[in-house]
Amino acid sequence: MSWRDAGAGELRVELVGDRVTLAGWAARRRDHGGLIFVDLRDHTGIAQLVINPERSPDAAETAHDVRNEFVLRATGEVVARAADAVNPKLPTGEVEVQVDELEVVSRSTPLPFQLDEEHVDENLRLKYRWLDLRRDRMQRNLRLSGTVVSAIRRRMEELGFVDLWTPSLIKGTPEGARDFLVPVRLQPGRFFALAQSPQVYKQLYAIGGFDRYYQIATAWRDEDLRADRQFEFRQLDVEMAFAEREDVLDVLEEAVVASFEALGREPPERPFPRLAWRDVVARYGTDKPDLRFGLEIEDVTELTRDSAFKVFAGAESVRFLAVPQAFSRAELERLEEVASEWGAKGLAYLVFDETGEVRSPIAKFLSEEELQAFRADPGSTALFAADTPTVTARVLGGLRLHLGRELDLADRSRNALLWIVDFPVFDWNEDENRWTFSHHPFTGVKPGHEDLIETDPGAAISQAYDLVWNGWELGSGSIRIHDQEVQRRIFRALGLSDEEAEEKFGFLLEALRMGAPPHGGFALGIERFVALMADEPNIREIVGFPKVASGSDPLTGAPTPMPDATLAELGLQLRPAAKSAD
RNA sequence: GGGGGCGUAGUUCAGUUGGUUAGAACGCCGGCCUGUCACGCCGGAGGUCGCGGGUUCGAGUCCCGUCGCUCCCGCCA
Repeated sequence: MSWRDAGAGELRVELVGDRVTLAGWAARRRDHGGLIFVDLRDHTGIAQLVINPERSPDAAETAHDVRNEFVLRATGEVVARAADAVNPKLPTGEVEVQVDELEVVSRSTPLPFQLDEEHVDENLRLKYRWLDLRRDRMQRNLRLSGTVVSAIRRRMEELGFVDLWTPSLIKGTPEGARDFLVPVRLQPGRFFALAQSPQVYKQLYAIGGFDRYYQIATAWRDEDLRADRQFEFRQLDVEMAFAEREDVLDVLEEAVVASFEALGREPPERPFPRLAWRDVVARYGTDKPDLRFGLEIEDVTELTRDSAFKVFAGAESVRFLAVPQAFSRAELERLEEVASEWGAKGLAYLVFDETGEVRSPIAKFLSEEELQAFRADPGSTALFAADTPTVTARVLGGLRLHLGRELDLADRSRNALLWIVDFPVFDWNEDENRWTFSHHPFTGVKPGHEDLIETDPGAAISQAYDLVWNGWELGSGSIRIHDQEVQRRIFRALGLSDEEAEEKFGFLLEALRMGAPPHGGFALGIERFVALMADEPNIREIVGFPKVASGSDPLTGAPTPMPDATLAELGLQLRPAAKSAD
């Protein structure tokens, strides 16, 4: 005999007269002394059980002891409710089950939080995640996640991609994100790293003749956690041989569109816009702009070169945001704080009030020509940053994001998906006074830009690209270097000697010498993608058992210390003795 | 590593200018109740105000420290 023959939420008038067995959780009990009502819940919904002592005295006795979250199994007849007893709030509200047999399958202690309570502390939810998972929100999010992953897999396979596995235990590299290290008993004192990405292996698959590889791969990074970052996460990992940039972007757009379709949603229009990195940073102050609102940054460096306002005249870059609101003094002070958080030394402004009059401590220094250029719409404010180009972009980008949220500028009905292309190959690292890679060291150089690697590294454009959705970086990829000589030159430019490059990546350089086809790929963060699909602000809401910001798991208490004997076997130093002697 | 926010019954919260025995709702326990659906009614239990120190006649409230959680910056090829 099966545990149940219908979902609680599936009961409809068509089933009236049928005898059914339901099993699920007691969401609520309403005990009238004689008659007892129990709301029985499973993931399909809620059905009302009616237990009448005249119909079944045994069931009534059992029902008296039922408490929230007891697991019940009930058998009875589906009946239509009287017209005045219909509950329009429930999809099953026109019917109910007159119970003949009621069984308590499993009891529950009183709960640490009520499942129908909306604002429960997240740490408590995570500690008792098995309860939290029973709630609508988690059921909806995790099922949506499953639907998206399955739609992506289906479309990738339709497109001829082969699902291939790559190792999790790999060679550690000090570059990039911090590795999670795994000690090895057979080789005490030595470590594997958990893969930050299948990057090198998927390139080797391409070199090995698999021209269409994909995987929903887990990646590990030992960096601080955030709303959009966990220690471990999944990515749709793709690599294609004999492919150009547009081939890769096309496949990713297919996967994204398939996800929208699987959820019955209107997919974003293809092709997604391609915007050049340099333009995006100039207009939005970030390489992951939220394009659901405008508020673009404007550059007036040329105009203010000879300004009587010394701060403008002396700055390498002068940019401003024209905000459609005349801010008060208090609001401007708050904005100045935000600007300083992003690295501004101050915040110059011009407030144009409703009558068109200018309110600003710097207006008296500005020429008529300058004031005209700053677009004096009545009821608006121009916010200025004057500094290096990097700082003015960052400050105004930060202010733009802040104002977008504060003034609720984003059009929520829009899905702003876009590609950022033409990234630079290198970033200048101020602290270490050297060039670092802006994507990763295997990223291809734009054809014709190879010689810039040595002559003008900062001007070299790469073949990297990012996918951005509503201000979230969903993932990135590139056409790779398939010429070992170019790869060597890149390593040199990064300050890696040939010997060091050989030691760290010799296997890859050697592979590139033995018939490497041109290839490229992409990695799309599954959790970020699903969180956006589910309209959740935090990827923990779409992960079954996430870690919290401090890096621990509230459910199990991990990470935990290990016994000294275990550590010794791994060739690890014993933990320092507790400081009780101090 | 740095900055902001939060911490009071099981839960979600309130708590005045520092002032009697720290409250409410939900949950929990006992009782009544045959058409409720956030059922209702009567009664009850439940608190190291995160922890430590200080100021004060008196601290949930003010000050210092500390711990936990969280958001952001750094970091995340």
